[in-house]
Amino acid sequence: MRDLGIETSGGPTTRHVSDSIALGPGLVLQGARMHFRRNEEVFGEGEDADYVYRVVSGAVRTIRFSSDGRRQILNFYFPGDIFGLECGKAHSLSAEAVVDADLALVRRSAIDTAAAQDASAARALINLVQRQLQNAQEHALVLGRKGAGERVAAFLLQLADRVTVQCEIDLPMSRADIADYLALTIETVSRAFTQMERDHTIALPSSRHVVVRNRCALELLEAA
Amino acid sequence: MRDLGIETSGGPTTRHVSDSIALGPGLVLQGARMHFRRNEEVFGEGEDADYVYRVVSGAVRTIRFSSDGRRQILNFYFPGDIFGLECGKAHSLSAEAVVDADLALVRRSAIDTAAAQDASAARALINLVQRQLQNAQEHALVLGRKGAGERVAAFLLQLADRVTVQCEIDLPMSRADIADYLALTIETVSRAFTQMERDHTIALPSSRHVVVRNRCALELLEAA
DNA sequence: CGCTCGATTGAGCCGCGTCAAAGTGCGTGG
DNA sequence: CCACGCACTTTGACGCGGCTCAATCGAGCG
Repeated sequence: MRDLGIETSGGPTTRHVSDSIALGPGLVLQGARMHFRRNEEVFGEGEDADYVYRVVSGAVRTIRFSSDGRRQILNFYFPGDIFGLECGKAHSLSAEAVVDADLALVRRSAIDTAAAQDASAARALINLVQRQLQNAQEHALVLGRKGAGERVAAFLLQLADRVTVQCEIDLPMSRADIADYLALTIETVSRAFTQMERDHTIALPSSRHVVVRNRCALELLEAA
Repeated sequence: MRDLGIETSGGPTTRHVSDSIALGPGLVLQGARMHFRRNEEVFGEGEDADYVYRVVSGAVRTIRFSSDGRRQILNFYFPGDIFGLECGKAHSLSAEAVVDADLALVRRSAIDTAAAQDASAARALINLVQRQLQNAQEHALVLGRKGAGERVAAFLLQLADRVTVQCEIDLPMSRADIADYLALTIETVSRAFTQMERDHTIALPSSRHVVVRNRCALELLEAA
């Protein structure tokens, strides 16, 4: 990751605006804010996990690479989401900005001391990690037990619940990102979208803009 | 789950031997010990998550069912492992004994108060959940990015590191369990074993007993 | 206008699932 | 002690879903 204490001479992407991360009700930590460009790395696998991040705007993906070099996207993070909490000293995965993104960040040491002093902070931290765990398990279920169409349907429903007004979804990520998240190929993802459009389940005004026409059909498709 | 305060008239499987769970260095909580028979349910999805468990002997699997009814095994737990920590009030998955198993258990409320009073306990709890998270992410990577042979190889290596003397593995679980863990079918798992035997990578004195003949070949196979 | 990158579409192939049939080990009861 | 039955495993034949390879399309941009 880029040094935090040093203003990079290359550009105005780094700003040291004071910002905060809410760990739980009543617990807010001070931190800095930084801007990342599309596809810029936030931190890399193996680097020291010195910071925890909250998405202010934009979107972030976390990645791990398989031993044969293929990448698996583990999760997408949207405004309000927190990521970067890890158990070891080093990150076990890397994170990149999907699109231009503003992130608020606080030192991990600050979080640790807060958790040590305030029981409710510790509680909030545990809940945070536990929710991520549940998330990862749900994802494993999808990867293990669902076909291509069902995976894409599940993905769209997940986004519809998190990002938008239930009906119009602006995809910040490319087909390649979706494919690497769902463990499919871009071609298969594309075909799934086309098929849903044919069935009038969704509309695709543009490739990054999805309109959910028939949510029930999507939910039916997800169950499959 | 069976009531803890009531001796089931059916059999001698429940014993209220006092036992303990070590959450971290220097923090040990008192609890009871219980015995579960092969395939017996420890707790079910949706039930109240009132206890946390540590495997004393035997093995446990955690399960989730896909909407179409197919099961996905999320993890296996062996002696020393802790499971049952969840974020909500209710369990989001179920747990069953793979073989006859002794479990130590403590009330969740006891853990919560311990974490609230002792910072190092809270720290240990967070680490525990974070390790599980890393585990689940690794599993997602395997399900998403590896073929049948690679999955089985990864599974065997994982067991070799955890359960045995690096060379002889006693499988407590059936082919069906392995298949549901790796998101394959029993036939495919069986074929993978047979293939490894043909390649002299492993030996199979019996279907539940694996001898690793060539660990390097296994590691090579895992990477694929 | 043409270049480039991402998305779509099509044809063919391959790995794994499905279905079916033996084969094996173990406990139970005669 | 042997015979039987049952649950689990192995093996084979076949089909299908998703991957591969390749061509085309479309949008943003210089």
